[in-house]
Amino acid sequence: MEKPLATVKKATIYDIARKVGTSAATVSRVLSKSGYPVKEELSRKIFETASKMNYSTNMVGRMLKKSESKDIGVIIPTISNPFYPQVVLGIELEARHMGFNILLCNSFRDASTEKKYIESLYQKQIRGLIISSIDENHLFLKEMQENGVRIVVLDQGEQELKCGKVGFNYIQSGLIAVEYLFRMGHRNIAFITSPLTKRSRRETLEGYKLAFLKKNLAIKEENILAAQTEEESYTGTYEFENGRRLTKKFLELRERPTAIFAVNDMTALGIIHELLNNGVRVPEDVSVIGFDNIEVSSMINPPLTTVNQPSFETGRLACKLLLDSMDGREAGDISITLEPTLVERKSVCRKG
Amino acid sequence: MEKPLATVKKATIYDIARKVGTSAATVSRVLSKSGYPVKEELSRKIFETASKMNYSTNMVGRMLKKSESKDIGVIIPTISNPFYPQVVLGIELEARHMGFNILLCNSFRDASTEKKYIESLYQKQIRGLIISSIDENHLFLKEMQENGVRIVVLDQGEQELKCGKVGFNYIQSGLIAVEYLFRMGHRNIAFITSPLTKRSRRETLEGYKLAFLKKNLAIKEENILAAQTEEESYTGTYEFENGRRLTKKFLELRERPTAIFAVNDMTALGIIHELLNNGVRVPEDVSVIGFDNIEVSSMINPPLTTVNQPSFETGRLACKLLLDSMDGREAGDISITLEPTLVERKSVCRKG
DNA sequence: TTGTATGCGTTATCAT
DNA sequence: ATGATAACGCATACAA
Repeated sequence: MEKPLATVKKATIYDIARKVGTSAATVSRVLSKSGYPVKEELSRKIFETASKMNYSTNMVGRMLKKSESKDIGVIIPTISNPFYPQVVLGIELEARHMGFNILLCNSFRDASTEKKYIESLYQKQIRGLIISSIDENHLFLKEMQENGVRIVVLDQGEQELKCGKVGFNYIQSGLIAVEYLFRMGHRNIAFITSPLTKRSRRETLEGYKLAFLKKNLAIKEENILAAQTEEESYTGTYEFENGRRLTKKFLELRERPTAIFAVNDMTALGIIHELLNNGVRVPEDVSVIGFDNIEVSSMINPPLTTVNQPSFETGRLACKLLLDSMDGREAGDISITLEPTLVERKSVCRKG
Repeated sequence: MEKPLATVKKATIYDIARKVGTSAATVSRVLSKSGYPVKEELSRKIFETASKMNYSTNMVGRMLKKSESKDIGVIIPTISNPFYPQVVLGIELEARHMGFNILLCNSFRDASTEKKYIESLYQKQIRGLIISSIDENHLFLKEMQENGVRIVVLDQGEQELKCGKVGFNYIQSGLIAVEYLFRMGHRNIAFITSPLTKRSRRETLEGYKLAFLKKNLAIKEENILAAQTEEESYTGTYEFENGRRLTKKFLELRERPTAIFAVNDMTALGIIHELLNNGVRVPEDVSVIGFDNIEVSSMINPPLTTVNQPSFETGRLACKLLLDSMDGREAGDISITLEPTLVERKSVCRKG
């Protein structure tokens, strides 16, 4: 009961060879399905004995010998933000389809953790890396690249590394969100956001402003409510709370806007929550539009009108790009930008 | 532009040894921080050259030699169900703390996918496995175990494998949920659930029934609304939709219950959604209590009263159990059952 | 068609 | 304190 496992030694191809009365080379050729010609009868016997001996390939041995792995690393900020699991699923689907496995890591938007994971993955001889990074780790990534590791960056904007890139058109997202509100008759529109420390947020704001510019409408600076405190924002809870907090400010605005554009869905949830708490009806009194289109957005009341950011597709494309660049079927430095689409639900209504 | 990477050969300890004018053995001793005595001066020079040559340990080589890895496999149904990322985070926290990395896999509740992943992880020489399985894979898992792989199963109930176990007290969960509704004055209480194909769901129902029994109240079978169709339930969307669907049935009940106990939070969201859609107020007309306490439950209106299932803690404990059993600091077959707690929010009110 | 021998990068044993 | 060498498990070039 104390030492329940006697750690039986695992069978190797040598053990099988001995048992069958052949050489390890032949066993390897059969078991690795190399296609190398081996007598039907012998082959059968090898398979049989392998199974009888509970043989299981030692991938470490194989990897060392072939010095090529079937692993690709994936580094995301956090699995807790409901956006990323979808991305990961897209990656995994594509990867598994091509016989690759993924090694998933959460960087928690922490530069040192991120670096540690990059290094660790590199040491594990990954063949490719898909990363949604915060740190501009050119140096190290570049070195990996020179050693044959393909890299695709997610959502990275100003990245000088020459590698695959999959990103979003945030400006366009801001634009179509606000233009939709315009079409619904709104003119006085607030923008509520987490700190403008990320390019994505800044660009979304740009899109917001661009919409006003295109319509020759003045932008009221007091309508732009951005958090100042740079708190950790990986749990969704922060975004939600931030939405609530800024909504309190929103409610104090002298000329209360008739609509709010939230920097992401989680923030929008917080906004709606606080609005409702204060007896402000959504969308009758104030319309709210979000950004991301996470799953729960369709589950709340009212179902959230939002801008879709195709998370699953992002993962799929990123992985496809990576794998294609491995066979040389594609250059390794292609940029893909995904375009947003509007998802009309019930949280926005015509003004008045 | 076509072939951007000339795949520079990576430096090995031999390369460094040559450069420094020493042996590979010494380089290994220094770089692996073995603690083996090496002249300060030489050691310094080795570190220096290693860094200059961009040396990076080849873990595959090391693993093969030492035949022990620092990896533990984790298999969950799906990363898309918001419950699991929290579990994984708990595991990762604990693992990283001990210098272990996790290899995450989504089985999608598919027995064959699950098996493939188990096998693949085994081949990668993982040191331990944490698995929330559907299939009773005793056979294979047992074999792994005999070869030294420690195993902890999550939420598995009737599992005859002798290994670590972390589970929940579902009966108790059902019990405290219903008893809370009793305390709030409710007597006519519905139970809405996904198909009763999982032990967890059946036991939750048991708890529901037990509560009535203890109070000598009759159970009305028509108040137990269970889905029949066994659909895939890994996206959360299914649970939500199922909640909506069964709520339609609920609304047709002759003597409409004053409260609903949902088998999980996602289902509760669907229930509330549908109730509200039909002009039924929550909690004024019908109270709703959920189970899981996923993050979004606090974000909806009304914030969901629910039974907390400590997801993060589950992961942490499972991993701790696993690691402890590796050093022999613990037996490998300990069972831990986590107890539920009530989370009072706003979706339940006093009857009448 | 099969077998022998070598090496992948590392660590550990044994000399020195 | 350091070095030569074998071994981990596998795949492959070469020989037979």
